Amino acid sequence: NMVWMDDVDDDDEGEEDDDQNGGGGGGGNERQREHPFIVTEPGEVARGKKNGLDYLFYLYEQCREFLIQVQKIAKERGEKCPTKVTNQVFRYAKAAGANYINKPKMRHYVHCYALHCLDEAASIALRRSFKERRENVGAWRQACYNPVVVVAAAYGWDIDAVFNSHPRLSIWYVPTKLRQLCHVERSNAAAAAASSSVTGGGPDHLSF
Amino acid sequence: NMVWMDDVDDDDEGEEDDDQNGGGGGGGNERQREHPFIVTEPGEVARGKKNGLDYLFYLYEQCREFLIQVQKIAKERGEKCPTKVTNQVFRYAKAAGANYINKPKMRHYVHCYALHCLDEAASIALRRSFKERRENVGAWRQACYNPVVVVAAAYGWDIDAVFNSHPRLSIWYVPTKLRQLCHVERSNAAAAAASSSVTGGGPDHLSF
DNA sequence: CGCACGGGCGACCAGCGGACGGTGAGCAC
DNA sequence: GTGCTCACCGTCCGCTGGTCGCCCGTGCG
Repeated sequence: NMVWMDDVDDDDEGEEDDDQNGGGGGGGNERQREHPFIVTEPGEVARGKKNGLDYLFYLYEQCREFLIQVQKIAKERGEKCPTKVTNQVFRYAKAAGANYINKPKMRHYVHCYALHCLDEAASIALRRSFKERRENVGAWRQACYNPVVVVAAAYGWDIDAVFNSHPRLSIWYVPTKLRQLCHVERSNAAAAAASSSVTGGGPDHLSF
Repeated sequence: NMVWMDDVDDDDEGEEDDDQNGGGGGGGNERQREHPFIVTEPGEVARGKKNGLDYLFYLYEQCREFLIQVQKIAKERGEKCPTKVTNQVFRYAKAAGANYINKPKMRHYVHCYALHCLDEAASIALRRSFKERRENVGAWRQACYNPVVVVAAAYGWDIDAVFNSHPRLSIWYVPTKLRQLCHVERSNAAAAAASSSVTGGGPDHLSF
């Protein structure tokens, strides 16, 4: 389970040393950008200079552990105790050496992690499907929105309640786009219910 | 119960019209600063150009109602729903005509309101005592800290838990000074417990 | 009336949550 | 080697929560 950690640290180095970083002191000893993600099935090791989705989700677990550390320190000091992954937590992660964790990345994929938490079977099916079709990560990421909205429907489209219902998810801010999608879907459902009730509430035939 | 509202609106006016506001358009038709608070007992009407503490606490109830309005609107629109009295709520209150509500004032007296919520008997006793001694509002306000810390002791000095335990109090941010006082008191209690356990844990005699 | 007191609240600040798109890594050919 | 695709994350922005102290309302002598 810790294999991804190794993948992060013990990678190759020094491919292009002759073209960049002219002048000044030493540097370029750390990887400057993480390998891009590719769509992988659970347990699958990413081929080439890529990272798999297991590694992506593992990053969310690491952030949770950093949050727990920050909370412990805050309580000891009698300071405000964060309940969510805040800037402070990202700063702490960086200071702890996890410089491969950053806010824009983690926020970008929150709804994908949400699906992973809320409906693992659906998450796995989606990963397999998009891997087979050789879709890129951006397409998979987009496709993660709707299954989460479907889960939210069972909570009256209250996406905050959905996030709060799951202990590993509740520490993440609800992404704006996901919130908006739930709102639109709730409005659509309300409109459909209203138009069907006008016709008497029976089986929904077309009515204008 | 709504008498204080009247007191806010139908007050006198135009005492000093000749000295200020030279030049420019009309104005000076609203009271520009609220009358200062004085220490009063429950039910007591403040004499002179002063406001009593019942009115202060009523302001906290009004803020709660404004928060509930803001929450309702946010849920209808599918936007983030605040759980605390935020800048947005103060803005809403001002737009709704309650221009006598402002953030610095409400934050200033939160711990006084906390005592009023958590231990009404102690709050009343303190008001009576400070009124008799003709103490000013600043002195009464300072004196409100310790009784709240005493309440917090029963929660292991977890002041956030104290605030969250009370529905009308939980919508207010814990003031920094109150949090610090609870932290100091917890440290003192822990130190006292440690030094007494060194001597065997019996009745606490002086030990150096 | 004029002065001294004291507190109301305008206005400021560091840092927040949130967003975007330019580099530049990466792979296919 | 070459080109071109695409996503990582540096960096920005409107505000937030939190605070301070100036200004002036107020009561007293």
